[in-house]
Amino acid sequence: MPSHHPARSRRATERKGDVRERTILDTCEALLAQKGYDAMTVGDIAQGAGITRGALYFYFGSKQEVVTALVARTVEHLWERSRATAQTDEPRQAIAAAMRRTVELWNEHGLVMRTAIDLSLTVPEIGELWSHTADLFITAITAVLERAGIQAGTGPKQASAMARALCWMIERTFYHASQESRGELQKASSTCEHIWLISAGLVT
Amino acid sequence: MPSHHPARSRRATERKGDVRERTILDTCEALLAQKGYDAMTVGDIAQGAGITRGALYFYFGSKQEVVTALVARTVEHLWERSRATAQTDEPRQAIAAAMRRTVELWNEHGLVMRTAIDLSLTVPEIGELWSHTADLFITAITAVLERAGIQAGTGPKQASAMARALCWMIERTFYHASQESRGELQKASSTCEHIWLISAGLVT
DNA sequence: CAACAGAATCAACACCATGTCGATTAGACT
DNA sequence: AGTCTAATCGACATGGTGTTGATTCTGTTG
Repeated sequence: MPSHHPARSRRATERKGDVRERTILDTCEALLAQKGYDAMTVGDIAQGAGITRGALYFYFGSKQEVVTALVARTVEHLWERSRATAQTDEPRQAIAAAMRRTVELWNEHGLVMRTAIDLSLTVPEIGELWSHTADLFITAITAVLERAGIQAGTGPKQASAMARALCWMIERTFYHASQESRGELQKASSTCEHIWLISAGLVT
Repeated sequence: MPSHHPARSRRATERKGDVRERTILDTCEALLAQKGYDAMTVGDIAQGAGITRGALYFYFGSKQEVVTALVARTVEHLWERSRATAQTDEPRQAIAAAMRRTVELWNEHGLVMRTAIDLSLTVPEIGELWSHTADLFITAITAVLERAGIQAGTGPKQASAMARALCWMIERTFYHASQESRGELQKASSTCEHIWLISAGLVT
């Protein structure tokens, strides 16, 4: 048993192949936009990255692993930006800021986010990543709702459950809008913000 | 060019193979619950239906076509029930009734509905079916909102756009809840109903 | 009832994408 | 120069899909 194909253990400081790895992910992202997940073949990715399939399997164990890594890369970026966002105390401002940031995220990474959502059922790894991301959003929305006077708690009409529903509303609405155009994304944002404000009791 | 394999032209009054066709769809539904779409192979379906793969391809042109037919069958059932529902003028009652019906639908057909949603991107046929279904819901929600005093129109804060967002909220929330349990479905329903009521201005 | 048509079924095949393996080259560090 | 490991390739095995031509079953009609 030669210690062959670790496929996940090449760890050092800026190896030559780290560039390749990034190239592969970039190619994958491009192809995803072009042909979609199903139509995209491992051969396509390899070819796009300028290597053979065999070489690609040195870096990633499977097609799913490639896409998972791509999602992970994007999602990590989300988290960073999420942490870096200034926190406001005034709920109205907090909501406006959150929606503005969400529009940006979907503008920049709509494709990968849609892919992540699509695959979150069939690929457990991606499901994990996305559900964690959703939790971040839900927690943030919950906090805003509570600060706006919505009763805390997990009951069906309390902050936590409402935040969850609002999160899914935003996810799905943006998901569809980002397939259309930037304009749709902007409109979707306005609508979601409006419903969020109403739900928080900040608008009659 | 022998006129072979029309695969969609066996039309007469209750042929022998119509039973087979139904058996195939039933098997497909069962397998879908058991192993999921990806893991489910055409061979599995055929075997479950008591025929060989070759025979199955006489009825359906592809795996996707089988699932599409299954979705179509379920969705048609939805439409029927949708038509048969009594229309109330009082918005509060209308909302309550709609949510009750939605819970029933997801209890009965949650699996196929989830599958439809998952495949609506990759299989255009299914996307068509589901988007039509969503339109029915959106139209209904819009009507209720307008009757409750929300301004009609397609602007971001007017009835139509709000109805769309609410529809996606319900879809996604039920989608997740129906993966868990009936109890979750009930809680989800309460939350969605609450937000819908608030958005309609029927609750402060 | 015989014979014919079309419905229904099958076994075998070709194709294609995936993932695996052993062998080979390229790079970096003594 | 030598050697160890990262990186790459080509060839193979596997498994699922969809196709085809032959074959059986079933009902209808002269």
